[in-house]
Amino acid sequence: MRGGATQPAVRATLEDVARAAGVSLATVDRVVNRREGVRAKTVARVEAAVAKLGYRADVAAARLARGQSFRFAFVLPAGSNSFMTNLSEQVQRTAEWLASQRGFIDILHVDVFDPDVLAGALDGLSSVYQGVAVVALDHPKVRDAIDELTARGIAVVTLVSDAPSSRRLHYVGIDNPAAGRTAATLMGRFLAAREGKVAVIAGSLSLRDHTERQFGFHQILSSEHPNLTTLPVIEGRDDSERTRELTAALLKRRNDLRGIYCCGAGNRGIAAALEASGRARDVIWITHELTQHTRRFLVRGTLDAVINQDPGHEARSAARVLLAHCSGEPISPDQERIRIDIFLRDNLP
Amino acid sequence: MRGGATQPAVRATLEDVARAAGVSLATVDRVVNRREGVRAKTVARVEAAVAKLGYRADVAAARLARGQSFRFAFVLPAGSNSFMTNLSEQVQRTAEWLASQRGFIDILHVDVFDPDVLAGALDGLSSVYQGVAVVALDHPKVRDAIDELTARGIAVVTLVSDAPSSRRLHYVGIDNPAAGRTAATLMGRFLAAREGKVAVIAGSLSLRDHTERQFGFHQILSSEHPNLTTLPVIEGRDDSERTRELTAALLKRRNDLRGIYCCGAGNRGIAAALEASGRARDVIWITHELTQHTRRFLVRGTLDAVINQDPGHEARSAARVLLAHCSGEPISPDQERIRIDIFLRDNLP
DNA sequence: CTGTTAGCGCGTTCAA
DNA sequence: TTGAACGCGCTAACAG
Repeated sequence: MRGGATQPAVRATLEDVARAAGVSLATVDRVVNRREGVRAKTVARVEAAVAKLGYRADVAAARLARGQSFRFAFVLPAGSNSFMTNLSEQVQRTAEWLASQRGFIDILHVDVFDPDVLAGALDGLSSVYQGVAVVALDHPKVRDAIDELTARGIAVVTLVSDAPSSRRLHYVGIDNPAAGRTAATLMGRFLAAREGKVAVIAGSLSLRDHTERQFGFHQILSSEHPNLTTLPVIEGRDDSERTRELTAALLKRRNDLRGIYCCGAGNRGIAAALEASGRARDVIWITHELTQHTRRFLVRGTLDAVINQDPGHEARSAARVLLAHCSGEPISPDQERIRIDIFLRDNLP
Repeated sequence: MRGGATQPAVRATLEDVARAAGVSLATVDRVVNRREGVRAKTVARVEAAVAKLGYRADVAAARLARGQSFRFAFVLPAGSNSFMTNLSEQVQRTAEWLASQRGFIDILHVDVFDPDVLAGALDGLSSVYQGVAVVALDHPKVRDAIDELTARGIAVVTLVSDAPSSRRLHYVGIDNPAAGRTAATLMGRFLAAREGKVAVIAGSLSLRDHTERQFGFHQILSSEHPNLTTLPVIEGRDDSERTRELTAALLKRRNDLRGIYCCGAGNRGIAAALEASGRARDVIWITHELTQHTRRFLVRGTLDAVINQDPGHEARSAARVLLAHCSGEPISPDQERIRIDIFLRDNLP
């Protein structure tokens, strides 16, 4: 048995360092927090003591003493699909966690699909907020609103949907082209050598994430699975009924349809159409976001794979990034990278 | 725009509640922490004030006042494979995070594959530890050692590898049969209708997790993909060179080999044998754990899919569970469930 | 049964 | 350039 580095049972305090260095609390504090007004010689003495005792600041006590607290706004879509409802719940849970770190979250529900409304909401945001997380829209007005917030000194992170050309601090969400490529690889491999058509259903091609997914999907499918060709993209507007009709028509029209990739919402419509057609087990269907619905379709065998982003991770990551930024702490990007999850019936959480 | 529930900018303190209820700090403290010795009527008054002000305790300040700190031991395998090295690093990072919560982690490296050594290490653990996380072995001696720790009042969580019959508090790791089923589904679908043999390579069948994975794999493959039959399990002892030899022999012997499922380590050996045989792109290879090596094989196309458990999540989850248990806080099991990740070349993090 | 008081580790005046 | 002293929100010992 090899013992690891045993840490001291209880951490050294500022006072321990002060005693070891033969100076006062305040002096150690100045050195530790890199403030002016200490002789170089004293600095050296204190730093030596810090190193010797392995002193590490107690951030909780520091925040307590500073009386520091944070207030963030989360701007989320109003009355939307299952994924967004989940996201909302996860933000709520994150808020409870954050409260124990002296951080407070207000949730604002707005129609994020209307650039004017979204930009207006951002413009109207009070300056009590030190940070904002927003499900963005890649539109000039929204970009300007984000830049304006940034100019006012409010940190902005985009959540799930990015506005890359804006001056947001950080994007919390998946790499959408990569998600599309992942879907394509699964589609191509599940269909193996079979020949035929693959349909792509998006909510709207004016949504950046849908376009990016579709782009990644096409890229891999055309280059690596030439036996499969994609049909023109169908826009279901994330509406189940409309998507059902379009899918039903498609199934009727094309006997050579082998697969469906849905890069938006409206999954209940696809399931209904597939099951009504009797080709549910034959046509490979891959979609995004694990919800109560897609989980059911997966278990039932109608749906073959789900590409997922974890709304809980996303909510917590957004909060952590804002908190770290406001406390002047560094953020480690690879720690905050949102994974592209793949769920089959067998690895459902 | 619909506004969400706006929280007060700054939280109510114990003192605010005391003032509102017309009692002293100590009384509020007693009520809030459910201690004895307060008249029912007073309790009610205080609780009303708590509710009215939306009071929530500042856990950081509480811990500070309590002078409470925690000390945990993490017992990990000595000098082992890439996955275990990653796990070790992640435990180290978790230790740094925990230090800011007044928690301290000592890492002990022992030969966890020898039940006597592992049990001895657990038996010898000092009582300064309030909790232990251990990569366990499902063996009577180890189980007894865990039960003994539990009897001494030390909380034990098993990490990555469980000892289900013991009295451990919690298991932090993936559902291994489900992981095996996931691998089988991928194998079956990637091979589609092709007929042939699939090899299963385990480290050792006396390792519970390897057996469970292999069980899940067989279960799905035999029931859902009758075109594929599995060969007798090969035990590579998680050793690359031995695994390479066995794999090379297998490839030479069987022209009808279509897939390899490796439910243990030794991946470098499999890659070498596959690439030397010239059948790397033809034989579907699925394995466990994303490491620097498996990542490379995936990108190169030799490896087709990786079933992964995130060592960072596992390390943090173990720490959170121990911390919560020692602070008397509840743990939410679904929050702590470790996901079965699937990685293809396209969704590598 | 209830209130008073002295810290926990740190940041921040204000004095020296 | 340095130090002493107070307070952040809470707990715990002691007093009433």
